[in-house]
Amino acid sequence: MTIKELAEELNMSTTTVSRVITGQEKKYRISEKTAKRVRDKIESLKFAPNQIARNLRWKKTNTIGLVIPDISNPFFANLARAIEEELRKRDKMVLLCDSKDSTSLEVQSLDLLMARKVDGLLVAPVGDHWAHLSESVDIPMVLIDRHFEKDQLPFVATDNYHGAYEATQHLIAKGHSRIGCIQGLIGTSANQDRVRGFKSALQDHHIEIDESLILGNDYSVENGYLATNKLLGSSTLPTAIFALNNQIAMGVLKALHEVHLQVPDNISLISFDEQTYFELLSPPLTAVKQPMAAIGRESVALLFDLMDDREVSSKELKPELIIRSSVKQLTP
Amino acid sequence: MTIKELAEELNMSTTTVSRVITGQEKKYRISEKTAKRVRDKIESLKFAPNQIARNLRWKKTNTIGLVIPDISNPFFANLARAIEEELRKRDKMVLLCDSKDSTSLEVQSLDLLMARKVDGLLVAPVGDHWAHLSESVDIPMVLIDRHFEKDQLPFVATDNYHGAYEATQHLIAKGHSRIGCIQGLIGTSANQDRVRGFKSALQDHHIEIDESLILGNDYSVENGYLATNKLLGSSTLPTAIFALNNQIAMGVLKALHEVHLQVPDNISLISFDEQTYFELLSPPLTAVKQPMAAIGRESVALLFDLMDDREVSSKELKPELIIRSSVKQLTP
DNA sequence: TAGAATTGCACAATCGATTGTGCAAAGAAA
DNA sequence: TTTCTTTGCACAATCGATTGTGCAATTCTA
Repeated sequence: MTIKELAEELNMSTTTVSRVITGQEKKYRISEKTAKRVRDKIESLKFAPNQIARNLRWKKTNTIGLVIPDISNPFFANLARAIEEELRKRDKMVLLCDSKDSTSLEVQSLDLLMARKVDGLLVAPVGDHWAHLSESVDIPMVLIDRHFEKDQLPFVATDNYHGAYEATQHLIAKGHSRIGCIQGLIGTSANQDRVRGFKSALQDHHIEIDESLILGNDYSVENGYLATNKLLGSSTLPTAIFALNNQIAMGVLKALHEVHLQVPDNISLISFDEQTYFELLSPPLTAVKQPMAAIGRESVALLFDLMDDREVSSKELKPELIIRSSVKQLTP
Repeated sequence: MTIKELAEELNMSTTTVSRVITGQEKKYRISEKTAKRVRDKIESLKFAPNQIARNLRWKKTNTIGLVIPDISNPFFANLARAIEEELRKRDKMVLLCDSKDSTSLEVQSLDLLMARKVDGLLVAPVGDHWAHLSESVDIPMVLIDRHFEKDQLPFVATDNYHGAYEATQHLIAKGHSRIGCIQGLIGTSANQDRVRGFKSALQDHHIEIDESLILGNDYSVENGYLATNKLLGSSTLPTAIFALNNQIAMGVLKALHEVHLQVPDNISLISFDEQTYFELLSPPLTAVKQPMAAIGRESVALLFDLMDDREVSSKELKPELIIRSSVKQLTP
């Protein structure tokens, strides 16, 4: 069913029908009688105008491209949910691309989305490469979770520095000073900021930084597992481990289980990223909770500012430390 | 940049340019020299044809609508990942809608997707209502996870009956006969089949079915929590609980933790749905693992059969019982 | 009642591609 | 040289909407 067929059935021009559909009947002096006839017909035939044709005519698709490194990672799944919800409120739909942690897939995704004329892009970049982001993207884009100092690309992220700082401070307050830090992808802003927060907290409490306790190179279970094993093999065991994301925390737990080390009795653990199941673990895990809903809301808001040519400034949102019982109070 | 501008720069017609782009140069006898000039120009200008215009002309968008009840549920997140991967292989993109477990949002999503002329739909229906699915959807659609007997809508799902049967059999083999079963949304095929599998296993082993042990009404953490409390309040405690999905299992664990009941010493637990973190729990949880990748692959394959007017038949895929240590061997 | 103003709607161009068809120019055959 | 093929490309319609403009018919003004 097209607007043309509809117009034929009603014995009027497509122009008139279109103007009623777009609510311009007054502007173009369509009589109320005619307008009602059109509306009734639309109702009874359940007619909906072809969006493709509108998109072409309006040069606007009401579609936003969302590029994410791994939708099966609960962190990104929650993010996607928050974003989808926020966009739907504003009558936009989401074209989803999973870049599978591959820069080439990310590049490809961006090209595909731009060819489809999405109105804007929300991208959680894969890695520490960003040339393609600033060079080939010529539509409004907001980065999520990660950003790049050298560029002026607008972003929304958790305040990773303070999140890590607080978590570390919590460990220190509980008497820990020999803390293993298992990091994610080196070179990404999120990771760098977390490591910086970790180090700053130590320094501010006059604890010497032992670089050999900072290891890992990837936001994966595997990395958490391997790095933990390395830590466990070192001469002086750390009394606590700070896992820089949820997947790493998983790997840590796996490694600890294998050698029957108990949290927190034998070693304390704290994780960046909160997951629902953390409270079901034995013991429930203390974690830095990222404000997912706020990230979704703010990134969409920023994108709209960009699309409407308003001033924008990147945002860092405060995380929250969820204290449970995976950190032991050490007696001096 | 449009094809028209490109043609002007090259001093030829848009027709010629278009035919080179679509690879029809031989069919329409474009000389190799001309074709090369076009290709070089496209290369140097990084030109990509406007997909919206193509979609309109071709009446085909190479886009599939994916409607899911909750993308933040790891089950659906994994499903989405598998589907996205499979569709990308076939040069299709995904328009994602989260129906937030609401039938009205599901209906709205379907309408929006159809107005956008997606080539097909992949839907994990919200509830036990399906009239809108068969009535208002007039494009190829495959149901995932749930289906409706009365309709002939093609679907791909786990063989829930056998999954539940095996899980129950496992419990029985371990000496359990008083088993609590906490179900999800009553009236949905997945739930019905799981309950049927549960009951059949009991019957086949000559264990009387106690309907008071089958409770719950929702695939939520909350439901698992409340139902467990109800079970714990009953006169004769069950020796095991079968949670009919991962969220329910979470609720069960939460409730058990609260009253300091240990799994499996005080009570055994088995869950439908496998989650990565299950192996990190104490004890690691025995679970029925749904073949996510296969579901993604098969549902996409089915959808393509449908789109290409081939014969289709719904599929039920075998799940796998992952035996860990949340089920205690009872001594008679 | 003639002229002006208003009302009500349709014509045709446009968005950016694709494609059936037609028509010169070049080459081959006679 | 003339006629017939073949080669190489462009014209114009089309997909399904939206929209600037124009033009009757009606109503109002004087």
